[in-house]
Amino acid sequence: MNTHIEENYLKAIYKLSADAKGAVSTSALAAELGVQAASVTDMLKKLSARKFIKYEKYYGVSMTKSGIDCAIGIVRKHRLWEVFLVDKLGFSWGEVHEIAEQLEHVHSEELTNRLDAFLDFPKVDPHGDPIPDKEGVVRQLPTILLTRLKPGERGRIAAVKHDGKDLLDYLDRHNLVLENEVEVLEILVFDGSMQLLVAGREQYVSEKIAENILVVRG
Amino acid sequence: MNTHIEENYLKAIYKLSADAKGAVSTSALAAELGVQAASVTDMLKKLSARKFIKYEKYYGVSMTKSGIDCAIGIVRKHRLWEVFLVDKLGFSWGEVHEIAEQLEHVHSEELTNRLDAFLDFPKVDPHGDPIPDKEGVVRQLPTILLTRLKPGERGRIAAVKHDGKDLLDYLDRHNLVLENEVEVLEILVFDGSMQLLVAGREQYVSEKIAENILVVRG
DNA sequence: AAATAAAATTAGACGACTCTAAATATTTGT
DNA sequence: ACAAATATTTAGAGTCGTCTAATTTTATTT
Repeated sequence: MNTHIEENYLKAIYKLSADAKGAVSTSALAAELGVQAASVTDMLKKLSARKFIKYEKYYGVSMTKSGIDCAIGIVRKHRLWEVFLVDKLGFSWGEVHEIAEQLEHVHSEELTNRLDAFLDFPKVDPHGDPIPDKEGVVRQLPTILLTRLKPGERGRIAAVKHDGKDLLDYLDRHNLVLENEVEVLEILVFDGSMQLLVAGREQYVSEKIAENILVVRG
Repeated sequence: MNTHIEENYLKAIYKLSADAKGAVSTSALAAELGVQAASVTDMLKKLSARKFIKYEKYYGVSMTKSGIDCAIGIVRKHRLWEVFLVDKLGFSWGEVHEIAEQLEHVHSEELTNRLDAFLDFPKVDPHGDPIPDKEGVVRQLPTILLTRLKPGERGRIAAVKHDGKDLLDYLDRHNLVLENEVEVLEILVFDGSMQLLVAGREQYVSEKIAENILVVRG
C-alpha cells in the first residue's frame, strides 16, 4: 500500500511517459507535481527501491510493470469518480478534476468495482479519456487532433487534452462538448484558426484551442 | 484547512465528549486513536494553539465552537458516505465504516451538499446515527437502550452503538436491523439476556448485545 | 575542445506526526 | 496523610516529504 504522495508521483510519471518518447526527466516531474527537483530525486530513489520505477541517475525514469499497474489503478479511480460527479451529482466537467484528485486515493478495490457497476461500466470519463477496466486494460479510441481535419470534413468530439477549468468552461459555452458533431468549414491560413459548424451554429476557434480537441473522424 | 490526522483527533474528541460528561482524558483519546499518550499530548497542544480545543494540562480537553463545527462537518460527511455506500452501491452496513473513514476527509463542501441532495437528504446513516444538516444541526431521536424495555413492551430499532463488522453481521443474521419492530417476551434474571420477537421470529440476545441496541419506544 | 549554461544530485535542515524512556503530577488505598 | 499506583507530560529521537544551497554531471556554445 502506498501513500497519497507516492501515488501522485506514479500517476505523474505515467502521464509524462505517455507523451515523452524516452525516459521522464526529473525537472519535468518537478514541474508537473509543483515541487523542487531535489524532492523528486529523493522520491525517485524510494520508488525505485520498491521496484515501481526504473531510475538511472542523471538520465531519467521509466515505469516497471507494477508501477504501471499502480498508476493505471489510480487513473481508473480518478476517471470513474469524475463520471460519478458529472452524471450523478450534476457537476460540470470543469469542476470535477480537483475533487477526483482526492477521491482517487481512497483505497478499496471493492468500492471501485461497485462504483464502476453503479455507473454502468463507462468507457470514457467526462473529458473523453478512456477508463481502464478492472484488469487495467485501456481501450484507446482512434482519435486525431481537430486540426488534422480539412475543410469539408467532419468529426465527433471524443476527448479534450487538458482539464483546466478555464478551457472546459470555454468549450462548454461553444458547444464543443463530448459526442458533438463538428464540421470544418474553413481554416484561415493566417493564424490557423478554424471556422466550425457545431450543433447548428457557426463559430471560430483559435489554433491553440483546436489543438486540444480530439475527434473521431467521420 | 486541516490534515486528515487533525481531523481524526477532532472527531475522536467530539465522540468521546458526547459520552464523558466532563473533559476528555489524554489516555481515552490515545486508546480511541490507537496511538501513544505522548503523541496525543503533542497534538493537543497544536490544536489548542489553533483554538479548536480548550486544553488544560493534567486535566483534559474540551471543544470550542470552531472545533465542534469542524468535527460535525466530518461526521456529516462520514454518515452521508455511509448512506451512499449502502443505498447506492449495495454494501452491507458492516462493510462501510472503514471506507467512509477515508471518504470523510475529502474536502469539498459543494460535493458534500450535492451528495446530500442526491441521497434525498437522509436523516440517519445505516447504523441509525443522525446526520447533521448543512448548518451542522443534529436532530437526535428520543431513543433508549433495548435493555430498558420490560417484558411485553415494544420498540423500533433506531440505532446501534458500535460499528464493528462482527456485531453488525451478527445483528444482520438475527434481523436486528434498523426500523425493525422488537417485542420483549422475557428477560432472564440470571444473565440479563432477553427473549425477543423480531420479524415474526423468537430469539435470545445476550445482555451485552442488547446494551448496544437503541430503540424508539412504542 | 574548452568554457559556459543547464540539469540533476547531495548535504543539511525543517515541520508534521509518531515513538520510547524518563520525569512529574494526580489519584487511590490503607 | 503518605506511600504506591496510575496518568500525563517532557525529552530525545526517527520517518516522511519537503525545502535551500552547494556540488557534480551533462549539454551547449563558441
